[in-house]
Amino acid sequence: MSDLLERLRGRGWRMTSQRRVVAEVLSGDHVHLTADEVHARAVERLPEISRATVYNTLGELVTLGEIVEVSTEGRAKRYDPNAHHPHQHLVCSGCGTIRDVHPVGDPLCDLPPDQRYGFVVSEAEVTYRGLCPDCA
Amino acid sequence: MSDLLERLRGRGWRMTSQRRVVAEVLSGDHVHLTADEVHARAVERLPEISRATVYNTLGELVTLGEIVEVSTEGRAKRYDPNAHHPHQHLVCSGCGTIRDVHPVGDPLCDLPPDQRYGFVVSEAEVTYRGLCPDCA
DNA sequence: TCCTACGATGGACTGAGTCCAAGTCAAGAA
DNA sequence: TTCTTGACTTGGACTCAGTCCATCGTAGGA
Repeated sequence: MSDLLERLRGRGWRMTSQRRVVAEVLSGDHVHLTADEVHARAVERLPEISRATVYNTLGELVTLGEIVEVSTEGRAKRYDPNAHHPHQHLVCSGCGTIRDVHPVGDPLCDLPPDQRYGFVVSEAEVTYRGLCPDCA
Repeated sequence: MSDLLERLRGRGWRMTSQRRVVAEVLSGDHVHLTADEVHARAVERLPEISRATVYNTLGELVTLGEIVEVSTEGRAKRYDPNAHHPHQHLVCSGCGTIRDVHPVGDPLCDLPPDQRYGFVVSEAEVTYRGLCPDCA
């Protein structure tokens, strides 16, 4: 994720301590935090950071394609930094745990032309649901 | 959808005018209304019906498996009465139109055992995205 | 070092959804 | 038919996630 900071600088981003902290919080695999969770972790490193800044930064990162929004069961959106490696999600119906998974094949191919209703279909998002080992 | 009322009565539901109206609003194919839209349409038929009742009734219908929640881009959940015929959704990234679609094959089969991390996977929800004929 | 436009702040605001105490009424009993 | 009662409805207050905006601060170029 440290190369993220490089990429952002390359895109003309002014590098502030707030943006650095948000980018640091969003590092690692299988990280799927809500905006408030990102804020809570950011506050540990930079106590003055505001919620609005976290929302702004997350929104900008989504626009740049550096992270993706994951809409799950709960009310709050989650943010997935693993945007450069296409993947799907496996969600536990019990505790809400999310794992990144890589199914075989391309789900787009499963939608026959007569089921496309004239749409230009560009993307298929798959959410697998079940129970994790702890909840099962 | 009128047999829905029968099924609900069979389950011991007290049949009130409010519940009847909510069930009537949620009839037909390709209906994907938000709670507020359901409320707006219900008010046309029963001006005194409250938002709380609409939320309660929708929640109960979801619990009974008579309708399903569809979480889309927007903030508000949508409700899909087509719960007894398994299907997936095709969403227009432009205008938000939703169509029910029936892909071939079972997406559950595309998730190999080594990608299940010990989960008992029971369900796969696929959202296809693209542009509808009007937006393309 | 100075400037300034970009970014941060925090408080008010919105929209979706939940909660709750009080009132209403569907449907079974008499 | 009327009575009874507990399930259902109501509306207003509340919560939670997210947005907006006027003002202040500062990164980084001159």
